[in-house]
Amino acid sequence: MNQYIQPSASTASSRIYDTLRKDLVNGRFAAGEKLAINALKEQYQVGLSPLREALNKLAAYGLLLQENQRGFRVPTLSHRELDDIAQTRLSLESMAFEQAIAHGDAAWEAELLAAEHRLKCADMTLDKDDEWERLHTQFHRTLVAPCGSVWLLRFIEQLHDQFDRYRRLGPKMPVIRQELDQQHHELVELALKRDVKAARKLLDEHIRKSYDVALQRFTQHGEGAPNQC
Amino acid sequence: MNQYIQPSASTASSRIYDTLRKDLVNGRFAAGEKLAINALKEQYQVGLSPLREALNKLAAYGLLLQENQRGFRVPTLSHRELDDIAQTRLSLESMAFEQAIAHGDAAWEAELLAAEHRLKCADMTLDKDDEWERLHTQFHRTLVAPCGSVWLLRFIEQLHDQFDRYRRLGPKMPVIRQELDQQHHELVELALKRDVKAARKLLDEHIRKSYDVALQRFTQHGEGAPNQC
DNA sequence: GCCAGATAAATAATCGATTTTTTTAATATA
DNA sequence: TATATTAAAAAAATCGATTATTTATCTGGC
Repeated sequence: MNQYIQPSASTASSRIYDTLRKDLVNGRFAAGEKLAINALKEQYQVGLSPLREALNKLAAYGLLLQENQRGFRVPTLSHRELDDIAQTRLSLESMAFEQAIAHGDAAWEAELLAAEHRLKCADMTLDKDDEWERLHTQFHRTLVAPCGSVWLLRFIEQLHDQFDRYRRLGPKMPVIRQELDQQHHELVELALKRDVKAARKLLDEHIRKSYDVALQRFTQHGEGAPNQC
Repeated sequence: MNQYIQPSASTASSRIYDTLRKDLVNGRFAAGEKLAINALKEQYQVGLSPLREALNKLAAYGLLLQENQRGFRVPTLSHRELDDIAQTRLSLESMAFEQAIAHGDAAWEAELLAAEHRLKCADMTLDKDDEWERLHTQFHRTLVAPCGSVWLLRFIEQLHDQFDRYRRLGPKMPVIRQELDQQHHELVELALKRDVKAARKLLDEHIRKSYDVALQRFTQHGEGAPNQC
């Protein structure tokens, strides 16, 4: 009777996967930390089997490291890896954006404007940070969505998660957020104008600026608390 | 006492993962096929828990599709997806090769020559196809190894597996293999000469030629048997 | 004959307990 | 004191059985 088809009726395994993925990206666990499976079982109130299945998936996805017979640990953070992630993200996202501008139709243009607007609105209400992050991710996803390559999109999503492990380390900075928001707006404008060259250049700048923020947070992070655990 | 440290002492889960990954890439299962977990359990003589953990990892890796409450299935093959895989592979591998040529040292040069030689030798002994495939993968891995990006390497490996699902569909063709082998040799030469532009161009051609082979096999595949199962 | 709903069989997901391996602690030895 | 050996504890991996969900089959009403 329900006219809405559930895309994939959730299971305990898929739920804990989603939760852990979010928590890992948000730095809920300390970098390098060994995960105590029994503790997780208690904390998240979930059985061992679905938990282990989720951990296995997260390891394959790159948000955990798995070592046979000695469980799972959170990957460490490093300047070098941040550079790698940012550089690779730059290459792939820039490539995808170019294709998206070439292929995106009117529906895409509408989606872009909507995504940008939603993000801007969320920015005003400062209290809902989670929501802003969600919309921010969604905005960047929309930018490259019609690039035509399922695999490119998949990799970009993965890199975003990795990047955000660094970017979300510190406290929120409204000033920088405003600058980035301005760029979001300009990115949409250039995309609508189909100005590939300028759009790529701006996306490049945008990612570099985000990189600066992420690097700063990572650098300061070591001196402060080990993690917000 | 043992002077060789085991990199990660195998578990039932990791073993069945490796086996299934290989079998999936080799087309042991029909595209689109629904996996009967109980049957797999018997076939591979493995428990349910390690099996499910492996399937979860393979789904996260992209060699299986997971739908909640209805298990796992082998992704279908399509012309469109092959195009995507080949194109993305071209972009990423070309990028990585350029970086590898820029950063690769003398040890890399030696490894390249060794990998090429091993592959050529395996080519003579026609019976050991598995071994050739292993060395071929290894050769391409070596080509891009010193590119400096862990993530790029990871994605390239993933794309290779996806590409090989198509390339390994049909019977082996010694004639084309010889052509590709010739290109392997030239790729090494150009890499040693640090001729970035020519090297990229040749890698481009190489992947395109492989793509032609893969496409041909995919096209013929539908008309023949459903799969070598 | 064909469809809706109920029932049965098959399959997926999960639980609880057991086995195996690693890590920690304790003890003995040089 | 440092190192090696053994024993105990903890943790990871796996098993066997149970529960929940889907898929296939059957039945009666139209």
